[in-house]
Amino acid sequence: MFALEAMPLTLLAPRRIYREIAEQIAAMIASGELGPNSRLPSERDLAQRLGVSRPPVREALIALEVEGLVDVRVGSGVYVRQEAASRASTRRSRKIAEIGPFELLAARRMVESTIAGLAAKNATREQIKAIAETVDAIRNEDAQRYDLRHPADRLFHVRVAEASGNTALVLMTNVLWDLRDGSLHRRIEEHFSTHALRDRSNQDHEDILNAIRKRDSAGATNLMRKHLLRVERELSRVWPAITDPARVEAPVRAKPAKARVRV
Amino acid sequence: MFALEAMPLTLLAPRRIYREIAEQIAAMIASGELGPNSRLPSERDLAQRLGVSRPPVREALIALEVEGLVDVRVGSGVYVRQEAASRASTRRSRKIAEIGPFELLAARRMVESTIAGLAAKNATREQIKAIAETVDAIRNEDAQRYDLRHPADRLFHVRVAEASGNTALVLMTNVLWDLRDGSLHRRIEEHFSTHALRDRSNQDHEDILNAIRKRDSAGATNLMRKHLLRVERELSRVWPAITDPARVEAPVRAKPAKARVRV
DNA sequence: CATGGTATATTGGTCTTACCACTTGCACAA
DNA sequence: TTGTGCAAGTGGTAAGACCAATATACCATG
Repeated sequence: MFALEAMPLTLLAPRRIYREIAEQIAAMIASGELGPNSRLPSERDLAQRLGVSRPPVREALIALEVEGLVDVRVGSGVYVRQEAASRASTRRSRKIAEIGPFELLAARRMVESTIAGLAAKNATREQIKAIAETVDAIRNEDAQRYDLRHPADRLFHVRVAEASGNTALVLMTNVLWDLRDGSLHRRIEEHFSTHALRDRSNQDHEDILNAIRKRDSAGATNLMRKHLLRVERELSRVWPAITDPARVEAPVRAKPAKARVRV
Repeated sequence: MFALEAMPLTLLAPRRIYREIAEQIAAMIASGELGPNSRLPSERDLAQRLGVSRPPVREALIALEVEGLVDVRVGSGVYVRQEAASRASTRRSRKIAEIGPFELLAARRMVESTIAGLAAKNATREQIKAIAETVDAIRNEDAQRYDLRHPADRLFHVRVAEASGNTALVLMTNVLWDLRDGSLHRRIEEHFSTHALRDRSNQDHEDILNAIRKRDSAGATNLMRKHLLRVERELSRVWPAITDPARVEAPVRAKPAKARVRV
């Protein structure tokens, strides 16, 4: 018998044809079978060859279109986008489940500390005010209902990035925070919400805000780094099983990209 | 009469219903009208209310599903994902057209230089070899056919990120390079491919590779920064109209996020 | 009363057929 | 040779039907 917790159950999702089709086509693009600018067979053809009807094929193509892999031209056909092959690489590395919490925190520390320093240089009055708003929001929140997934937490970091004045850095911050939505990350953070940590974190936020107010770029950088280091330490204390502190900077070996280059 | 070049034509794309529907729903999610975990009306309802048939509605929902905004549960309904509201923010900041080339280069300089330093610490032999492969690929390429959008250029930077050992940083690099696909960026780079710059860039790549080989973290960081600074300078030389060199660090004011926080 | 099976309405998934609007290429006419 | 216009092919949408999974209430059983 298994203990309830340990029972090796894997939740099964009903197969959806459009995903399978999209996977197949994406694989062909990644492998180079479908080169840039090449035209896919017509929807009717694909449907017939795959043994399905048109709607699932259309849905697959729309999914690929949203991911930026193909370009649908009405009346003409569906074409592989120029950069599709390299984007397939992005598609792979986005597999959220494979990005661990420590990797994520390390990446955030490196990226967001730089951003904070830039924000101290470039923040406008309005932007500083917007940041302060998020600090107050957490401070005044009912302590009972609070958890670490408070929207204002993310918003603080996003607004700091906005204060850097660089839209690409805002995007970086948003993408990093999107990674936190993986089921693994969420389960971890359930065991990771303490009042002490909350207060400490928001104190960090306030310190960073003050450094930005004083135009203290180096200070903002360091405070952001310390803030995230504290979170990393706290997390490794609560969840030490998998973590090896020495590897926090570089926890997991990434697999080499599979794309080939003519050499 | 207009000269052909100056004629104020705006290329029109055929309206596609599924996009409009997706936009509407995404807006409602972003504004909070559709809270987390709330259930959308059934496809049949939506179709009727919007005055369209089911297929476009389904396509819109699939688009939102791919973007991670909603969760489709077969037999039950379509639900707004927990983190959908904040992801809508990512959706906005991804509007490629609004991210300028100088912003992008500045962001890459800050992020990728840090990554290069980490790669010098953590790269495995195989990873170093994989990086060297991309350098050779460009060096041996037929000079005529070369342009700055060579796949190996991106691959070099991606593999450096992989050598950092942090998957999240690989993702960052990929996302940054995906931004280069915007039509604006592509048009710029058409006027931006010179042999001198190509050779110089690949020389930079080789220098960075050597620094990584020597485990010279600070050196790799600096070389990557200089590499991208050179590109920025070159670009501002070729396309000085819009650029103000003093603002390279912080070129454009980002608009504040629209999400509201209770204060 | 608690448990587990069952019937049914609802929902998303897929199929089929048809028609429309647009693009493309080619034949044909000027 | 040049330009016009037609026709085939393509993606976009509509309508209706059926299938499969879900949710709920109800019922049989212990």
